[in-house]
Parts: sequence; structure tokens; C-alpha cells
Amino acid sequence: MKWSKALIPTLKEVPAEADIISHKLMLKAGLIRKVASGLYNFLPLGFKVYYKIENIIREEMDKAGALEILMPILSPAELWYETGRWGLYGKELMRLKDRANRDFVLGPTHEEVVTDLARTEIKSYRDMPKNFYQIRNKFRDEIRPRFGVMRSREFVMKDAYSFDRNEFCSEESYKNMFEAYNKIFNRCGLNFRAVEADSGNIGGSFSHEFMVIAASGEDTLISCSACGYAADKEKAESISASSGNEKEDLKTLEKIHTPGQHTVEQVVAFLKTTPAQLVKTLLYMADGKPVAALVKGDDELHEIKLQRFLGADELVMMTAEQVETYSKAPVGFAGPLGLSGMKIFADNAVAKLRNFVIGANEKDMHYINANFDRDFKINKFIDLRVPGEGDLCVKCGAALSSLKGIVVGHTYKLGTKYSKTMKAEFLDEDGKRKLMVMGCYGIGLARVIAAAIEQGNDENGIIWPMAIAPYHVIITALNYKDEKIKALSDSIYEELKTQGVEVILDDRDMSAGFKFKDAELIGIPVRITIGNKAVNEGLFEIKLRKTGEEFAVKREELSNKVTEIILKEQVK
RNA sequence: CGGGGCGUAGCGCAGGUGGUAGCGCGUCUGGUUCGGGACCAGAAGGCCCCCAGUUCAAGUCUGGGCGCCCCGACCA
Repeated sequence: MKWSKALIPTLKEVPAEADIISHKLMLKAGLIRKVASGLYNFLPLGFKVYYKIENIIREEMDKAGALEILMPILSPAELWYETGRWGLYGKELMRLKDRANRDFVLGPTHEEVVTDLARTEIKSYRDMPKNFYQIRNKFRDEIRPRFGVMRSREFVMKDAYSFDRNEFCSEESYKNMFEAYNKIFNRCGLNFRAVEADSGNIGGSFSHEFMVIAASGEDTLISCSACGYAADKEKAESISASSGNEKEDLKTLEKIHTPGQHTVEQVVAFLKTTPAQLVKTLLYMADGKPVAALVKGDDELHEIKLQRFLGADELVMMTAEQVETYSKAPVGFAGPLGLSGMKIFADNAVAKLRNFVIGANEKDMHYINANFDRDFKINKFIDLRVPGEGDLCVKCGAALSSLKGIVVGHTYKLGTKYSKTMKAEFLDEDGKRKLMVMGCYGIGLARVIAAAIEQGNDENGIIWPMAIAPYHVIITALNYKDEKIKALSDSIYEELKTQGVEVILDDRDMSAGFKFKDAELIGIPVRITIGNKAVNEGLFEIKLRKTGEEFAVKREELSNKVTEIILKEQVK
């Protein structure tokens, strides 16, 4: 490609809408342009990167034995009634009607459609395992689209669905995909971790997220450098490093007047103690029923853990009115002693405490020196806290660290969640009808691009991994109007092209500095500079974007050197 | 959905107390330059988000709406 024939509208100033580095650089380098909130055009350069990632995914999926298909974006509401997700998915599900007033859905994911396909086409255990995948647009009417293509309303996803005759085989299919995902993200040149994750509203028994490590990531992962345990913060288990004071003798319970002190900070300051010596009582409504959760004053309650433990569809914090009704005190004075009409659960870390502070379920009153069993009973100690840096690993006891990441892929073991509701059955070897066991596996293509940029950039712009760079090589022809430079540039351009090198020739009538800046901004891994040095001395300068390393080679060595660099950088 | 901010040239922005709309970058024309975002001269480009209202007069004041961004709640 000659730059003058391409459309690469680089910007000097970034539109004010961009906030994170990948979004800024994608706009600045002319990869994308916004159409509306959460909707983007991919311009030629951005689409090239997209296309490369798509091909890597396709190659690895095919290698793993998955079958590529194409499902419609629009799907009938009937399928969504069957699984109940018409009601459960909420406002995020894009719904529309056709001219006959029939309800349709713009698919946010395709379990319904693919399960419908599987139940009609797969009849025997002999037909399995099968894994169908597609690479297509998805729609989610996000509450708040943000960070450019990172969280958009329409996006391209590779989604795959496995169908197996039993759990064991399904496990094999899952492992197979897990490996394929590792290969895909490795080939894309990303620094990533596969972590245990929550399965959200896709459902299923367990799942992994593939997180690209990046400071700007929306998700937090907790990992153990000692044993390799890694999990999404939403899911992670950990042991509080705090040892508590369980050796202390029990002191006498006392009710203390704490006028107007209702936050943890206020109460501990007033009572001259520490947050670690206070137990928070958090009141929730779980599917309409009240429940209390106790965590240490310096810990945070992990709502998802509580919700999962309770098996509740909906878990919301009580409103101020509800708190008054159930605790008979204003917000800020709830406590487990004397709290009736609901189950009480406490975080494991709380079990190690003695003589702690709790609310007294009475305005402006707290108890000090409260203790379990002696003063009140709870239903169960469970893991309820948000894990954090410094916590201890549940597997090996080493200290955990916390990292930010971008979720680029998610694998789920679905079990029979969808096959049951949609009656996706087959005839097994023993002549009995059985439910298919499913798995589903997604990759957000645009997120891979954004994540790669979050990981590869400097003050001058993007630094692409070779495998997904829009071009391998940029020939920066200084003063292309000069006959000699033009002739040299053109001949090298043609030669590299015939060798299969993806090359862009900057033939624009621009000053040298301008072209260098642009080349760096769009992040092409290898730059060949052709100027007077090439004309006069026969030396061609090669500069590597990633390291800044520069060296000059002779004309006849040029293309070999270039292909050598490309091969070395390309992860196979 | 709650809180905050912003809508003026393609992009970034400025336009106290109302009085015919400006700057930088980019674009176009001509010329000079040509190894790190060149220079000179000239030019084009505006429903000032929309709709009402106040006023002799609204980018500016008032009301309503729409769009966009950020934080939160929520969540692929």
C-alpha cells in the first residue's frame, strides 16, 4: 500500500471524548471513528489489525476442531422465552419488532440459536462432540458504553459452543478450548493470564477469564506467584492476613452511647479503637427476604459471594426505610445482637475476633466487647470479603497480589443449563435420551486490539506486536519527489511485496519529521528510511519500533534482513 | 437510573456585564524547503446542538428537549 492512496487520518490533537490510552491512540492513529456512543467505524488501518486477529482466531479454532458457522444476528423472541432470558436479561438486551409486530432480539450472545440448531441436527451420541463457532457482531445495550471499543454496544465476538454426550467429554472440550485460547493470545503477542471467574448471567458451573494485564483494565485479578492460583476478584477466595485477637480473654459486654456516630470511621474514632475491631452489619434483601452479613470494619463485603451463597436471583442493599423496619434503628446502628427475623452470616475473618464493636439496633447506641456465642449466634461463617493485596492464598498460604486486567476472552462450562430448558437431547449408546452437555467460549475482537495497545505504547504512539500489526514494514521515503529516492523506494517496496512482506510506502509530500512521527504513531514494527544516505552511501536504515534499535544494511541484504526480523518477532 | 461536566469551522479551544463570531492545528492554491510534526503569500470553511421565550437586538439571558463525556450504581 502506498500511504497516499490509503486513508490513514492521523490526528495531532485527540478528540476530547477519549480517556484511556488505547482509545486515544486508536483515534489519533486513524484506526477508528465514532458513529454514536458505543458504535464505531473501523477505518482501513484498524480493520487490518482486526482482520489479523480474526485470522489467528480462525486458524486456532479450526486447528482445535471447531466448526465455523454463521448465525443470524436477529433471533426470534420465542427462543428467548424458552430459556427465560427474555425476562432475565434486562434492558441490556436489544429488542425490536418486525412489521407484523413480532418480537425479535439483536443477539448479545447466541446460546439460544445454537442450541436450537444442535437439538435439531444432533440426534445421536455418534454426532458428538461438536463445537460450532462464528465471528460476528453482537449487541448489548450497555448501561454505559465507555473506553472506546473496549465496551461498546455493537461489537464483534468470536463465540463458540461445544456439545458433548456427558460431563467427562464436556470437560475435554473445555480443556481443548482452554488450550486454543492460550495459543491465540500467545500468537497475538499479549501478556495475559487465565483466571478463575464468575459466570455472570451466561450461567454454568465454572469459567475462566483470559485477562490481558494492563493498568487501565476494568477488572481486577488476584494471583499467587507461589502456586499459580489466579482468579477474578469477583470470584477469588483468600484468607485475610489479619490474625485477629482470638487469644484475648472475654470482656464484659457494654452498651455505649455513640451520638451521631454511624460510619465505621466515626464510631472507631469515637470509641478510640480500630476498624479491625469493629464488625459491620450489612442488611440486604435477597429475593425479597431480609438477610444480614457481617464483615470486619476494615473489609469490604463481596456482594456476589453473598448472592452466590444464598442462591438468590436478586440481592439489593436495604433502603433506609427497610433498615429502620428490620433493625428498629436508623442506618448505621444495626448489629447482630437482638436482630430478628432474618438469617445472619459472617465472614470467616470475623470468626477470629473477640471483644469487638457492633451496632445495638438502637439509635446512637453501640455495644463494645461483643462476642460470638456468648452474646449472639449466627447462622454460618462463610467467605464474604473482597480479597485484596496482601491476603493469603487459599491453596498454598503465600501472599496474594492484585493486578488490573482487560478481559479479552471468557470460557464457560455451561453444563445442561440450556439443553435442559430447550430440550436439546440425543440418543446415547444405551438407547436412552440424554441432555447434551454444553460449553461456551467467547473472545472480544476489538478488545484484543485495545488491550494490545494498552500493553504496547509509548509517548510516540502504538507499538504493535508483529503478528497483529497492520503492516510489518513501513518505508519512509524522505522527499519522494526526488527521482533517485523514488526509484529506490519503489524497487524495495516491490521486492518486499513479492516476498510476502506486508509493507506500506510513505510516498506523501511531507517533511521528514512529520513522516517519522506518523510512522511511530501508527506503530509499524519495522521502519526502513530512504533518504540521502541511501542514495549517496547505499546504506538503508532499519529502525525497530519496539526497541528503538537502529542499524544500516546494504541494498542486497535488505530484504533478507527484514524477513528475518519479521519471522523472529512472529510467535507461531 | 443518581451525581458532575460539556455541546461554537474537520480537530483542540477562546468568546466579563446581550450589539453582525475568533485563535491554533488541519484543508485548498502558488512558491521556497526536504533526516524528527518546515516557511512565505493568499483562500475556502459556521442553522454558535435543537425548539420555544425575554429583548430593538441572543453564541451570550430563561424554560424545555436532544446528544456526548466522566463518576457511581450495574455489568460483559
